[in-house]
Amino acid sequence: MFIVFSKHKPPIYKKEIKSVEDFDFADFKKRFDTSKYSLCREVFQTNQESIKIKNEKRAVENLYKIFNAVFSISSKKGFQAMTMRDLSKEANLSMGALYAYFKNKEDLLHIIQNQGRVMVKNVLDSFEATAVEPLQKLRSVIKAHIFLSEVARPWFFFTFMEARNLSENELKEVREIEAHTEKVIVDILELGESKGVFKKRNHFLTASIIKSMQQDWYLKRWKYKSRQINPDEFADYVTGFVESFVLAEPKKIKGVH
Amino acid sequence: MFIVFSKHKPPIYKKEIKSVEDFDFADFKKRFDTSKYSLCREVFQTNQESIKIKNEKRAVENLYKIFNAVFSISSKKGFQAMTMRDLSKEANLSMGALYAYFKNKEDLLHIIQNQGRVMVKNVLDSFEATAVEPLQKLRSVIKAHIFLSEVARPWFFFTFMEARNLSENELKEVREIEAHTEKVIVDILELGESKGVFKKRNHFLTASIIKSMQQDWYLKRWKYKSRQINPDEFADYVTGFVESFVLAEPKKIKGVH
DNA sequence: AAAAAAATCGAACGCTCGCTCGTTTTTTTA
DNA sequence: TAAAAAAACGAGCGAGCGTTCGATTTTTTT
Repeated sequence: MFIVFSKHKPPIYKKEIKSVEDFDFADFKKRFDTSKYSLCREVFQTNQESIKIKNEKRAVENLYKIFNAVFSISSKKGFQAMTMRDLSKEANLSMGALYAYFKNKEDLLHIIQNQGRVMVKNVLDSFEATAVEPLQKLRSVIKAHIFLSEVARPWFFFTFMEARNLSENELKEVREIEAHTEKVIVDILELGESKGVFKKRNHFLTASIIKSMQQDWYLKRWKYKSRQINPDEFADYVTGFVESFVLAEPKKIKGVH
Repeated sequence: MFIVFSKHKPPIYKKEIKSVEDFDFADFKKRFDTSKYSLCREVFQTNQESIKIKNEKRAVENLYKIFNAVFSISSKKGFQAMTMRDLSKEANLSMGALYAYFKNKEDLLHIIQNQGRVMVKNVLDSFEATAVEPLQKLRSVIKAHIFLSEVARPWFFFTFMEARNLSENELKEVREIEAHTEKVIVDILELGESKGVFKKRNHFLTASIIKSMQQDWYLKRWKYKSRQINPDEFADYVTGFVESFVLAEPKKIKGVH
């Protein structure tokens, strides 16, 4: 359920993936530590000075319970409307115990938001670097984003919906990382255009549209689930859609369904 | 700023638009009553029995102040986090005066949500019916949705972000209208496929992707504004993007940039 | 197994919330 | 312009909020 890309220990390639350019959802999960506790362990290590619990195993388990409870409650009513009594009940921890893991309600919000941002940036940057050719780079980034939002969907959903509650400083960071991921796509499109692989387009608009598709996957997940669309199908459809627009030659390309 | 499509009085075509199939943002604004008070007048007429103010002009003006205040505050911190004191200050009305316009805070939310839904359904259905050919139908619906979300952006943003706070019954209505607008697109795509104008595709996924692009326009408006993209440019880009994917022949179509 | 340390508990506190209602101001009526 | 009706006012109410902290339980150490 969770993904981690620690700054303490660099990411571990658990198995060699079939091909650098062409990976599916199963490959993606193999490539990263997707243990449900790994993101919580990250949080524990990052916020060790403010968390009052010494025992790592215990702390990580409770953080997991707390975050899951936060995601569950605030997906229904929003973070602001969630009371600490709601959270205490859902996480099976007393009020006092909760406050051993964060300073206050606002702090809890920031911890989750920050961890979410760090994770997204690290994973996407890593995937952009794997491919060399523009088309493969584009596919890598699109797929990585979709697959990542699949394994860490609650984090993505929460980060998007609760961004409003952030301070001006943190909002700036959110906008920066958004601009960053958009720039990654724009750069790929420009590279492709200069190589004659992609058409001359408004790359900013193309990148925006690509991002909006990826976003839909975690914002309207119930819709895709009810139609039984899996991450691979969706990713292939999106890449096919995008390629029909950006590719210089309209002839069929291998791997496009 | 607001659009109305009254159920009391049918929509008035204020001027003939150039062509039924090919309209731009200016045409769209001419076609509907976009007076900033019109949606508020709708609300007044719909909720006349619960609103304690008799004078229509006065009521409509205050409803406008109230809704604008709600949009302004809750776009920053969310509806739940908005206090009635916040609202009273921003709308320049006392606590007591506010409660002459709605029964309670929850009621205020429902009034806005319901009006937003009615407006969207009426406008989109009307635009789907204007064109005959699949390609023109598709363009009409895409443009109408984008242009509508442009003139009534606060309503769209609010409706999306605060949908979580709705009751199970109302959530069902939200899902129904979402499925409805998606079905409008799917039907067009199927019609086009049967006529040989469009390629054989997964129409559900195509419709979803189209909706996600439209959604991005009002969810991430600041991004497009900072790049000085106007509604016509965006709508043309989206239709071009979609057409490159769905059109049976890859040859250039007039009107696509 | 006793002592020390760590973790958890939940009643209680001060504060702010949504909302009411007797009063005042503004507008309409005659 | 005086009386009546409509609208707006805002201090005050009880409920429920986030947060604290001394007491209690659990775990670790010796």
